Amino acid sequence: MSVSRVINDNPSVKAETRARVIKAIAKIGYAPNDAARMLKGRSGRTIGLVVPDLSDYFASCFHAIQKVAIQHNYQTLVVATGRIAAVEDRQLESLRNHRIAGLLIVPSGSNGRRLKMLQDCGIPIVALDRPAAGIQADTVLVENREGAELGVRHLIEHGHKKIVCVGFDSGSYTVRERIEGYKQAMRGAGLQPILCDNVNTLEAMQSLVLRWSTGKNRPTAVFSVKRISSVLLIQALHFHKIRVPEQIAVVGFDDFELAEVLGTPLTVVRQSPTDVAHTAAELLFKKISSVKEGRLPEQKAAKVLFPVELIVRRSCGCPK
Amino acid sequence: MSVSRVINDNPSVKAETRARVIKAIAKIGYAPNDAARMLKGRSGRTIGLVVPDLSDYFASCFHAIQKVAIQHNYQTLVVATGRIAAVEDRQLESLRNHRIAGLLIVPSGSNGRRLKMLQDCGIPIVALDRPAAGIQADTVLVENREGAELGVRHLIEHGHKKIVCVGFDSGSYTVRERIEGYKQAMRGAGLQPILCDNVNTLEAMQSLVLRWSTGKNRPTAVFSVKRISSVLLIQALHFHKIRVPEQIAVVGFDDFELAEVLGTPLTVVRQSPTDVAHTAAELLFKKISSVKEGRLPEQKAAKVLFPVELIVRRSCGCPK
DNA sequence: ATGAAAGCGCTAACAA
DNA sequence: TTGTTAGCGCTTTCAT
Repeated sequence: MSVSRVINDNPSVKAETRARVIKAIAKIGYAPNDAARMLKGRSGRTIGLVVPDLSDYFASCFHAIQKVAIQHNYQTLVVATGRIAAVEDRQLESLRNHRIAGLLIVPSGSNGRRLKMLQDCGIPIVALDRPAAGIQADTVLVENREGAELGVRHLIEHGHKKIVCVGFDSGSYTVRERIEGYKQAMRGAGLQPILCDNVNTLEAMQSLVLRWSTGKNRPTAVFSVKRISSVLLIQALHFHKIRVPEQIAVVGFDDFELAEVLGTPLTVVRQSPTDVAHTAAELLFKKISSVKEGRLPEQKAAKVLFPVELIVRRSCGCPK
Repeated sequence: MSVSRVINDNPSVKAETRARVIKAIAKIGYAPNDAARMLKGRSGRTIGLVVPDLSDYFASCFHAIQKVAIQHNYQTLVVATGRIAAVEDRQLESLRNHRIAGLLIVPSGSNGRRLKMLQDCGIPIVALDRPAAGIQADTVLVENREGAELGVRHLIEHGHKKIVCVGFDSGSYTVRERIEGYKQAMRGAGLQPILCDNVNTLEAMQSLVLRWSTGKNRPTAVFSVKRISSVLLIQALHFHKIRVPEQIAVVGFDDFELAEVLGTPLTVVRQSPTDVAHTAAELLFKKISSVKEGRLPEQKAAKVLFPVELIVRRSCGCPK
């Protein structure tokens, strides 16, 4: 049967026939078999999204991406790697079998060989939030360094000299960049960077804070490199009854829903995950249609860099 | 070629041949085409997950589900409906084409016809968080009513008489159930329920709170039906400088990461999304393997109900 | 233990 | 405008 023509909106089919077909479809509840269509060469209507996890930031990304995908009539296959390179590798392999039409990825440190293979299969890839090692692909990032510098400089302008940077999971690109930004700001002001790296648990954070509060020579301000570390920091400060910003001022990278409602509303460097994700998705679909129409992929990979902004609340010491 | 045999672990292949094949596969980077395999009848190695959104609660669900899926060597196709029945319908239709092996769904109000069609295609379905209308399927829920009752009774035990229930999006099953629980608790104590329904924006919440603080006859306690309403409520109370629990006591349904670190730590009724999701996923894979082995589906749909617990912090007025 | 043939549901190209 | 043919890459069955 040339039901196919109706399904694919082929104009050369008589109105009456089309109507009959449509009725029949509705009647028997027919649905085309995607597997067969894509076996026949039509790239499937699914894109892959690989993220470290779906907490907060990446959930926002997902929503922005799915919105674009739905507009293009695509579905989204999500993979959370838990930041484990081995998992990422395995999942990328599965995605390769899946013959997805394109891939959005927040790389969490696998070596890029698998990515390269996907790309060699002709699957367009766009990296977001972090650059992808081992391949050349479009990349959408935010100004991590500049943002961190911005936040730390704000603390410096408040007159702070001993400003600690608390890190978390410094294996990640974004954290490393932000730490660089912190160092730049400190050096730029002739101050000594004090880095507390890899404070990954509440316990670690609490003992760190305890050390500050008992030791002499305590820091007067803290810059936290990401949402989680901000949350842990706030919990720990709260636990040890240290007042913010009176005893210690705080600025964090990444805004979050409740930052405004905390005991002391948190001053943050805000980025826009939806902008990043939306742009990455658009870029991907542009590439996908390029591929479909048989155009050669453009040689130069696009790099998009989004700005960040400082949201001043109370934790930095500003009057409000 | 009988590469197939190697890939599918068919025992009848000489060790030496197998070795050669494996080497060849590695060399040319061969990957089996899932589309072709599933065209041939093998059900695909993808399950669908349909949720209203991926905020917080459902993100936890996703992680729990993906964990189970990966164990079974499946991938997860996520669809967020934004609580729009039309979107849910369209996406379910797409999932049907996708020939997914099973479906986990948090139904957001579509009429169930599409679900029925999927089920009629032989696709196992498990509903979680809310029951699915229009079909008979395994369902995993939490004790919404009982939980709300528990929370409200706690406020009553503190001596409160005027306890408002602030709702959000009362179209949703969980909210309706919790409101029922609230009413039950109030009536059980001979108190008059005061329901503020569908307070869906910060502005609405703020004007509500303003009314309380200016009017006579103000409530002395509030029960919030879900995380978002708790957050809005806290923001609004904060905005109007109303002290918790001195001027008004608060208990909310659903725990969240920062509940403990708020100006006043929030007393909540906690449920476990991971338990719910994990159980639902296990149930689904049990059904999937039933189907694969050609066993008849069991007649009776399973209903699993998870308990909730009251996490006492300070917002209810407990000394702590 | 391995090869050959058929067919899953679809669509692109051609024939009527 | 419609029907026919072939083949996408795999697995199942049967033959070697």
